[in-house]
Amino acid sequence: MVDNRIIMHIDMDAFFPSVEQREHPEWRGKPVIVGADPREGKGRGVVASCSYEAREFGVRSAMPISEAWKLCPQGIYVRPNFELYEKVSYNIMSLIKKYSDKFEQVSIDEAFLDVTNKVKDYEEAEKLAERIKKEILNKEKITCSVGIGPNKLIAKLASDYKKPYGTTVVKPEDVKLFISRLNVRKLPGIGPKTESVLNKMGIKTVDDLAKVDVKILVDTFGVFGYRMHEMSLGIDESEVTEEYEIKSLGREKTFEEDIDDPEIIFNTIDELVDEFHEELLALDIQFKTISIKIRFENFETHTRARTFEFYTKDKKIIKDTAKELVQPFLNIGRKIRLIGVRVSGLKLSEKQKTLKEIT
DNA sequence: TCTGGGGTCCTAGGACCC
DNA sequence: TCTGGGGTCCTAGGACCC
Repeated sequence: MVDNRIIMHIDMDAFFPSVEQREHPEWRGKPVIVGADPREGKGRGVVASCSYEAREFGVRSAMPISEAWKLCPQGIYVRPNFELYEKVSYNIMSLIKKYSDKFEQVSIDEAFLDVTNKVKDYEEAEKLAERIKKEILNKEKITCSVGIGPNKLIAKLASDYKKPYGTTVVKPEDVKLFISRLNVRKLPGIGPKTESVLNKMGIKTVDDLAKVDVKILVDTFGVFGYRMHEMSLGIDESEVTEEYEIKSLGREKTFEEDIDDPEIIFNTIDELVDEFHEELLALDIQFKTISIKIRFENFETHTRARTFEFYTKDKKIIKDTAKELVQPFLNIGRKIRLIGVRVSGLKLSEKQKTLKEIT
């Protein structure tokens, strides 16, 4: 088992609202909620992220915006400005990268660093973490929390342990104790559904999980059961690596009100395709599969796909195929909530293969 | 409470090939 | 007469992550 590495996970604190508060000093210290338009409580959509001040009112990420409005009507509600967040993210990632050649960006606001060859022990790693936190705060005015451990799993769980602006160090000898007390829901890949199944099996904490026979987990969850068992013991051999290849690209839209007019559907498909086709060209990507997604007013969701025998980047093929695929769902007396278009089966140009695209 | 938008990965069944 | 087996590709649905 390789637990002689020292891995760091750096996670921005309430990233979107923090950027907004940085740009609007008058919003500092106030509940800022980034997400859909609340429309006086009648809005559709969810909270993307909210400031710590908003969390005091019970507002949480992924909560319906209408519920957030009920809890915190005096909040400052802002539509996400991804271009801005991506710019700030780029600057922060550039700062972090300098500290190790083994760097991996996992999302717009978090990254791993393998600092095994950069520090001699965990004490030095902790000092390095403080340096990185201060540099990000000084240069970009954003706070982050850091977790340090012998692998990516422990580092990630540790960065989440003390927030905001916390640092949590979990040495190899402390891994068992640290992880065993956590709720299973904290483990990556265990969401609400899996948690509920585990709870029904009498498994609530990681310690409970560690005591279950792997066979039972594999029988219940397939290969993921095996991974669950490994995680329960704090094992994660995966490397910190920047290698990444984009697998699909698309857009989707939820209508402000459910509709049944095919004309609106077709126009929306055109708009969605126009948007991401630009990206496709900029990235020099070809595709051979086109899929559509449609969601009815009762949230019932369907997908349809078609794969060609050739790769192309043709915009008209996407639009025509998407409209054909969507046709059977129209004029059947059902209202539509969402429509989406996506391309996959990608062929990337050589230069693109090593570049990481994070949205 | 009434569920965004960008993605990834997994599963299961069917087609097809050798 | 009672139905091979392995591999790959495709489709559709679903869970999950940030």
